[in-house]
Amino acid sequence: MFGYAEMDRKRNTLNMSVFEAEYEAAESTLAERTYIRLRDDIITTLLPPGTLLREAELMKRMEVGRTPVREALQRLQYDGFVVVSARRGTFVSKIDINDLTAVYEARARIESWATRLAAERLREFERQEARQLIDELKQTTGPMALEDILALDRRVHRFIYKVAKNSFLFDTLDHYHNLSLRILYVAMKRFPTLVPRLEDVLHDQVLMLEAVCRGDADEAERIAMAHVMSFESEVRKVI
Amino acid sequence: MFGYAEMDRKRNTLNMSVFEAEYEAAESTLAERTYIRLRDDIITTLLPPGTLLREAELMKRMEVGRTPVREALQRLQYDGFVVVSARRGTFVSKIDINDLTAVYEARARIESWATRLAAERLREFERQEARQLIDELKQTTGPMALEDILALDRRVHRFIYKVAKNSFLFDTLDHYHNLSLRILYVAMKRFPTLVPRLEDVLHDQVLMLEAVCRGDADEAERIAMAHVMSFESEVRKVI
DNA sequence: ATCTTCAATATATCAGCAATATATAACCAC
DNA sequence: GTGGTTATATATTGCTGATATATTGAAGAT
Repeated sequence: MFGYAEMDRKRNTLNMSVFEAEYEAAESTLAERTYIRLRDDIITTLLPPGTLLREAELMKRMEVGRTPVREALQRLQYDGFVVVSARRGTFVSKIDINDLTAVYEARARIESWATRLAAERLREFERQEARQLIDELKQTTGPMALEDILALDRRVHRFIYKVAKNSFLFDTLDHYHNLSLRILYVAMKRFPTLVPRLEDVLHDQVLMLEAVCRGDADEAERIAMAHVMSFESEVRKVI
Repeated sequence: MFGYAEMDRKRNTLNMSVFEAEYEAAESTLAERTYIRLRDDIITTLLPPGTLLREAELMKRMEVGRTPVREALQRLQYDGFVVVSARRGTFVSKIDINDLTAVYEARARIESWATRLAAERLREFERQEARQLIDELKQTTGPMALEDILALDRRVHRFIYKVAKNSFLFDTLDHYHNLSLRILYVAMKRFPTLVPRLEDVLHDQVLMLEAVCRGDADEAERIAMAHVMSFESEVRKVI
């Protein structure tokens, strides 16, 4: 039904560096590893929306038993990445224009607020971390690889979530980040010219981090909102 | 280690009406039913923070096999209601003053925004539903039972979440609602005099729903923020 | 007092069976 | 022959009980 050999080839060329800095703990259990692996494959559309995920196939492919596979699939269900239909099958969830609107609307609002909190709550040692991120962002000139763009973007967002100092908000925003990342991948698959534009978007983040550094909450919030929404409008053009 | 007989007695006297209007689908699987049952017991502090939850005990008590119990516990872990320590034990999570601050801070901000959306997006048939809720709220005079207060409160919030017309936001807010509900129960357990004051808080909602009905987004947002924060300050007094 | 060993106890995983939804084929009425 | 209905086969997840493995805390040796 779908070629695993081809998938493995793709995985190797992509090398998955986008996700290598997973904050998730030790990945100690098989179930956890299986979850992260499947989730990343879904986000990057290696497993496109609508794909049928058979427990038996995944067991063979991932070389684990049924329990880890089942627990991974269930967790993906709660995340909204798969839909489990009892005794019918488990499918990668579809995404439509409404999801695009809803996810980015929520994420823009919540994340911009979190950025305001970050500007208000930044401590000295975090300021140094921010400066380092700013330097890295400024050094990125010329065309970048997709995974580098997204890895850097993710690091900046995670930094903001952390500095906002609200662990529940962190989880909420990280989840919305993953949701919007998949939408972005789906859009890029259909329209590869999207990628270069994302580079420009990265430079917004310099301004945002600088605003956070000088404690300018209003400006930081404004830029964060614009940043998320610019992703949304880029995606909307091609969907 | 902990008395199940006593728990069953308490359950009967409470009769659990707070949660009888669960929006969760048919509760078709054993795992789903087990999850909801455990979650409600944790929220209402029938299973207090720190309680050790043994798979084997829960299997006997709930009269289900290992899989439903495990799946329920895992889902509770993702919700933040239990902490699973591999091969050590599963515990109902503790809550401290930081959780109180973080949960209510996030919920107040996100929910007040959702209330703004509700005011902007209310349709005619929903306006009628709102009017009916307002009537019910106005009819509640005199001392009320705890579960009636919370059931009504929950209906109002769910109504707002629904009218905001963003399914991701709905899930996020429903989760925060459950988190703050447990904090409230923990506080009430230590300080039962909290209950009567909650009644007054209910009447804020009449003003909020009326603001939503006339499309006054600013006022609706303001009241929603004050409503959630008033719960927070009542709880903070006793913790 | 400190380190080591070991038994107890808990979850993590596995393999097999049960239940059910779906598709397919057989059948019947017309 | 054709349309519709029912029986049956198949594929898939749901669930169970047994086994594997890791963690912990205490007993015992040093």
